[in-house]
Amino acid sequence: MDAPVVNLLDEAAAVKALAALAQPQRLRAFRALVVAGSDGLTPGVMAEKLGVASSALSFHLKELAHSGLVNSEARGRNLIYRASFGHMNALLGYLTEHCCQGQTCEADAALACKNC
Amino acid sequence: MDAPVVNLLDEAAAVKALAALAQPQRLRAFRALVVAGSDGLTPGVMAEKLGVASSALSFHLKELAHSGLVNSEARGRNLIYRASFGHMNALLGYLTEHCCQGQTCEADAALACKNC
DNA sequence: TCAATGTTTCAATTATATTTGAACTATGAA
DNA sequence: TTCATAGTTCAAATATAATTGAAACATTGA
Repeated sequence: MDAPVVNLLDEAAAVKALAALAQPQRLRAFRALVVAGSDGLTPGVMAEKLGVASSALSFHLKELAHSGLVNSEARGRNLIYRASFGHMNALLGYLTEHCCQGQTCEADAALACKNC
Repeated sequence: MDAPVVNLLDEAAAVKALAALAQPQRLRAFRALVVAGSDGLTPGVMAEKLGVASSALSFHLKELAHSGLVNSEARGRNLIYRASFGHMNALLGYLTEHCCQGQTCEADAALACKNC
């Protein structure tokens, strides 16, 4: 394995990530990137897929990137956006931390996407 | 097992749940309830723990309840709030659904809290 | 170099959330 | 029945977020 799958989050980072996802267009964009996996997607493809104005999409992708949930790479005149699976898993972990006083949940730290 | 651990969410429900969590006081309140597990907590205890005005806490708890992430039960003159683990797990599942085109992630549907 | 393409930025408008303090309701104890 | 307590509701003030369309920027291919 190259990089740690989970990076710990603080409260502000968690709120930022949750706020980034708490918006229909961003949630759709993020889920599309989750499905796309390491291939990622370009804004143009996403704008068409999701039926959003490119300026609005750009705004939303910036928001997602700023929250750490996605990152982008330049490739010729395209950008490729990808979901940041480590960050996503850290968020899921943050929500379930110390679940049930540690008494009933051995599954506590299990994460949703181990292999990305 | 009594009840299904995961109930499927639609986009609107996911956005509502994420928005409910995307606020520092609500996120703290929810995490406190996650830790408390099936014992739950009363608004009075939470208000003290979290240092929030009771009217503000009431507003935030209503928001969380309305999103489905917590529920409450009357007990004498107290209310007991509890995290709704099934709903939480459904949300985690919604975020990771069809991860990486199903190719690299066998862990796809794994959830963070199986026993609550 | 020029024009076309893909993407981002900006400023204005509109829409939503959050906080506060005071008033209200209902329960349980004296 | 009266009182104190636990919690909620309401309305006003403040703060923050989303959408739009036009303009700007950078990269590629002719």
